[in-house]
Amino acid sequence: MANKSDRRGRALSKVSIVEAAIAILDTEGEDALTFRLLAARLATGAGAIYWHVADKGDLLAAAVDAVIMVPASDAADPDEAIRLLLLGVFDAIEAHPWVGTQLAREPWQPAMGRVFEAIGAGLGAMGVAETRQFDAASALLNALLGAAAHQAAAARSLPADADRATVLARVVARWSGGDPAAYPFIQRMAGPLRDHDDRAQFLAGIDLILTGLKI
Amino acid sequence: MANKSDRRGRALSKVSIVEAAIAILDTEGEDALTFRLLAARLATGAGAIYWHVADKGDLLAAAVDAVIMVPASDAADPDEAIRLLLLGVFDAIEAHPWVGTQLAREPWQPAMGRVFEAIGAGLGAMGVAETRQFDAASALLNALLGAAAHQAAAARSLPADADRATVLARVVARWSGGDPAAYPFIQRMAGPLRDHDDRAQFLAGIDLILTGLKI
DNA sequence: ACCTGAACACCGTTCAAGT
DNA sequence: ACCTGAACACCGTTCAAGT
Repeated sequence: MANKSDRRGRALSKVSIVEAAIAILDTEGEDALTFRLLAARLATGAGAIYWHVADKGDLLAAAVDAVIMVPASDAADPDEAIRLLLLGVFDAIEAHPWVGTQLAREPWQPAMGRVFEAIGAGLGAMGVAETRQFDAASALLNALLGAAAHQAAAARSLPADADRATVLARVVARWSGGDPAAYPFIQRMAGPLRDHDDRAQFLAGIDLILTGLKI
Repeated sequence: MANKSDRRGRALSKVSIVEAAIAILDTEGEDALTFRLLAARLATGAGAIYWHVADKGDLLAAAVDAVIMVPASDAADPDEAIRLLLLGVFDAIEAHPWVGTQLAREPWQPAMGRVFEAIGAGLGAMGVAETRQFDAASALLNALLGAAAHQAAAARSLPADADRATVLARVVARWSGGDPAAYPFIQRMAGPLRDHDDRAQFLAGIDLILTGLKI
């Protein structure tokens, strides 16, 4: 049953394995990715995958690397270049929430190196002083990492009951820990929390940092 | 062998279970925490733990909650109150790196609610406009989440070879992905990366946001 | 009410054996 | 060189049986 013709001539390779893994991650979720299911989808044995991939960490890193790309920016405004760069990664995470989990777990992935490098180029173009560039770049990276973790967590808790409003209501409830009166700020923010746009909010955070850099 | 006297009269309770879990997490690391080891340490059966704790997620959440505390601030300067608050959490994560992993994975923990509330109070005291408070609070929370993920990852990759310098050299190598010439910014930052203080850098990131808020 | 510990249903990973 | 699939060494969780 599991022979090469089932694979329709596509030879097993790291690329094809990573493609299949991404398909599972996107459609079935993070927990669904097992070597057994992956092997079944590829019509091969579980052990065969280990010929092309070192272990699950390697597989996940390759999947992230395939999904995060950092296009060369042609924005005239260097601020805008950084914004576009970070929004691009943000959008990739929105499309593939499991990337957020992975980046938060393993920030030293090659993909993050590309982002860090591009941020650095943008900061140079902005004219940020050399001595501040490292702090600035890591502040921007932290903002991205935080948003990534946030998005991945949201995606994990959404499938349970698809309704966004009730999920957010539960966030307020969990955060308030059964004593709403003790959390006036959170109560006050329940409205904005319900209505806000994650992407716009992420951008607002980036803008705060970019503004701070101008002082 | 596993009877109550081995437990020295300490009745099994959620508190004692969480204490034992924290001890394991702190000394043996995140991967070492299993229900089997925990049961052995508590001189009981694995199943007994489930009488007091819903599942592993519940256990981890309780452990985080026990370790993250948000003291009421008495700083005169509201900026300073926010700084101290965030640094307090940062220090807790430094002392217990597994908290970073957990917060990044589950940002809707009660502990994060307390942090968010305290940030909100500080922003109010700073006189930040109502309409910006939500964006500002989540930017600060993202910065904390990003630093938490960063620290947890650092702690995970350090034990392998205790030397900090070689670990950081490897970060530069991994980020540069075998082609240093393509990553001039990262090469230029190799020095600062080696010499930097995580805590100071985190604070610099927070200050960028706080500065941005004043414009 | 609380505890015991074997059993269940999984994992990632390895490895002798095949082609 | 590459693949197969059973086997190994684990997990979290459940549950009949005890006290």
